[in-house]
Amino acid sequence: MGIKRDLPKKLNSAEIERKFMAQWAEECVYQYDPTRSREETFSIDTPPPTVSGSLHIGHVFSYTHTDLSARFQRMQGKNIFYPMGWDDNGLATERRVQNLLNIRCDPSLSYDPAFVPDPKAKRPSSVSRRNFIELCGQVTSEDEKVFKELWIRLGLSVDWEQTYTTIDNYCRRISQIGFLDLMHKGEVYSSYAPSMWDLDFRCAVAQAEVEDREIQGMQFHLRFGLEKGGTLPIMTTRPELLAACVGVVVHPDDKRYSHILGTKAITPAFGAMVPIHAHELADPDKGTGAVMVCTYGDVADVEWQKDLQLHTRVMIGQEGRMLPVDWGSTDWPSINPEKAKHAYAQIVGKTPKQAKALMAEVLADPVNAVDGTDNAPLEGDPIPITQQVRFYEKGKQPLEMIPTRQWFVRLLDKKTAMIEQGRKIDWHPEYMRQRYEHWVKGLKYDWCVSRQRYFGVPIPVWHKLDANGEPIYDEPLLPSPDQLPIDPMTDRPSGFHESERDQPNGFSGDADIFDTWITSSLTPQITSGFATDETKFSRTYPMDIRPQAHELIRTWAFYTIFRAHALNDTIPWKNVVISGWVLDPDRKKMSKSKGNAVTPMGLIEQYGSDSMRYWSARARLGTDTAWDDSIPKIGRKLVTKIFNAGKLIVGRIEEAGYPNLSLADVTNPLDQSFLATLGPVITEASNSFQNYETAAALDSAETWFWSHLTDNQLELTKERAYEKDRSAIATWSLAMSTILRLFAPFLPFITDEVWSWYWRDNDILNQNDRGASIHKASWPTVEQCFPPGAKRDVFDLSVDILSHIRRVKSEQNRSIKYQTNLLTLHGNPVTLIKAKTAIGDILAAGNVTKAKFIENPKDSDSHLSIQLTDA
RNA sequence: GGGUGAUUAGCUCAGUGGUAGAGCGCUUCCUUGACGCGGAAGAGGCCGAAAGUUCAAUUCUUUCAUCACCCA
Repeated sequence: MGIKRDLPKKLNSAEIERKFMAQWAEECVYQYDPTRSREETFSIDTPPPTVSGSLHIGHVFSYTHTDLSARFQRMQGKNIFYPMGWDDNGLATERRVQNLLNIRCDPSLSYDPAFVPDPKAKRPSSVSRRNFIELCGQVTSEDEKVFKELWIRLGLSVDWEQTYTTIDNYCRRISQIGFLDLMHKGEVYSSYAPSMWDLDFRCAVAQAEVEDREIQGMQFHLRFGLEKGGTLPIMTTRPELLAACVGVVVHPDDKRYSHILGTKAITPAFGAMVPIHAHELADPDKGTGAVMVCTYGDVADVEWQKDLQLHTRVMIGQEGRMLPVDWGSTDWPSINPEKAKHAYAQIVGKTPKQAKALMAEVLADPVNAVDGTDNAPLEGDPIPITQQVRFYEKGKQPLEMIPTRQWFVRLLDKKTAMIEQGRKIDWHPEYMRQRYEHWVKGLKYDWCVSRQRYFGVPIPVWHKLDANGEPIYDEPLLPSPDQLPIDPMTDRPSGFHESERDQPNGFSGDADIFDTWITSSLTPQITSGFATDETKFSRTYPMDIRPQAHELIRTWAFYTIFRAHALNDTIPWKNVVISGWVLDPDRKKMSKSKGNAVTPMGLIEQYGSDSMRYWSARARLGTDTAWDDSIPKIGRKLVTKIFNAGKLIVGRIEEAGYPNLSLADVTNPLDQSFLATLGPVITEASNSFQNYETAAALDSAETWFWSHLTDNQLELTKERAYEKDRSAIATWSLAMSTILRLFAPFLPFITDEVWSWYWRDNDILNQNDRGASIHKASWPTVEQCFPPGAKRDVFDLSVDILSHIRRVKSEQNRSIKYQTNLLTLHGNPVTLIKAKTAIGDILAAGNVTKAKFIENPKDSDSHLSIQLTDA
């Protein structure tokens, strides 16, 4: 019958946090039980954080939201499957490792087992692909520790037996199995086609990774020639692509140009004869209405080239430099090859940006005119404009459309199915579903899944080579499932010998790796044991919730829904719970580069984990929240108050020494009436939690705790409690046991601490909960703490009278302790009877000596006239 | 340009078809037998604008304005 004596004078949050971090791990409080059925299990598709990214308070925020639901469901008796993964592969890690260790990957080098990075060297060291991957692995495993430390300190009730990293062998295997499944179903193809290409990373990107940015550009007014003579005005922002011009397009209804349709235009400087076509996509109101088509400037160029069967003249290489070309040859025709060569010599080998400036000079020279005049092909000065340009989200220069060979997964034929799948899932908040559908409807490309990078899951494919050593792309060689995971650059296909690698008639490994979303879109399958543990899979999948932030709807949520549909013909989870972002106090997006990002560990030290969780819990689902330290301060006040109320209550229980108190001991009418106010709070908190409205659940518990328990009931019945009144003490114990449970998901540390002082060994609400952490205890029910037939009227009346006494004393600038002589109550007999049942407590709490009751039968039930006098 | 959300007390935000709530801040007061990281009392808002539905609108509908985000 453990009751803690000598309770600490002051609250020390950090000490309590350290104690329970260790104790929960030791007692396996959060362990998943693999023997329990699907119905009894609540499974969570936890976001694997990018460990190479920096920790910020957004992490605290969204991961706490998940933990709140996990803890509520656990107390509801559910078996919680709450895994944690680390997202370590991909470009973010590569960049971090390159900068941190001062290295660059050069796949042509061979492995050096003795390599040691030198972060301070003047120039980055070049390392082999294998060295590079090893070093990425080392750095990420260090990064993971920092994240894990924060999660534990924050009190996330993760089962740390259930962890994975997106680059580990297990994930590589699932990822490759998933891809081969798509391949066998005919959902994968490779093609050589213009695709979005980032020049800095020298890598293809997918639509989901692209963002539009507004940039300052220049519009150039060019004078093209016409084969029949005359000038064709063309406006362009990209004169550097003029050499790649393969046609001119105008709108079919544009009367200005109808007479030249079907004839040819001549490009200035290069003298290429290009056809003039009509096409709906040409906007007559933009520029001069006539557009030059270059291969490839943007998506419209790709479309025009295809629709109008134009030539292709590719001038930007994968390195982002202007390729050498042969003017006067069949592919690069010119009416004046010498002049073209001279002009092109200015820009060959340059970047697009350099080439733009150089072409402006070339075109300002009248010698390059092709319209039979002596006017410079560049008419006037370029006009500054703002334009929307597409960037890779992590990139620094605009994307180019460059023809490369890439792997694609078919998406465009599945839009309807994807929307249907999305409608089988409950979205919280509901309106986020529209973001999803909007994205699906707007898809324009299949999913480009190959990346020309190193640290990721290899594409498990080899290519046969023909007699000339050229890959035969139509006949990929695939591994069998039991071989997985493989790296085609070091493993070989069955039927081939290693000596045949990269030899004519031999084979070659596909050098690319997957888009990280190929792996991340399988997190439900990865954690639930798909293809490896059928029993676990059947007991955890489809999962109950996917928590995530709203910016990932178009990537993580979308791809995951797609993969579950393709792979398992199911939805991946029943609920998507969307968190907003944390903004800085000026409501700007936090970012490291802006210097307004706030790191979490210092705040936890300052306010305590529970208070930071309180701040997170107060946010509305899906809504961005500005960081405001007044909220964790309120949380800290609440934590302190729970600590102090706990001390008062446990102190009185200990003093009274009654064993085995129960609801039946609550016999006093005021106590019964007070407990009647608790039922609606339990109901409201439960309902709110079921709907993932944690803020509302917290609010109802918090309001009751302050306004009913501490401000009033404890004050009204303190005197009786000091006199060891059994009913008063049983009521306090019941109230505290219940409210600690309601707070437990939000404030796991302080609630378990106070719980351990008494209820852990002596709980009054449910004896089955004795002997363990509050986080293994049951969620309270109304019946457990509701005295049969109780009504809240006596309590409400008592609070009204006490408030009046407080108001009068306050107006007289007197302490509540000031002893007043007489309290006079006028009311109807029914009301007065209620008041009489609690009058002893009221007088004691209000420091009034005696009460007088005057019956006014005409008064309504609710009316009570109160007077306080010294006489 | 398309979409979504927001607009309520000085600030941050709840909320409801029946003429408004919390916390912080502010004012006044109270000292500590749980708590000064405390307690009590109080001031403070024609609930963004206009129109409509209704006996009744801050709450429902429409339009507009401003802000934020997502997508082109």
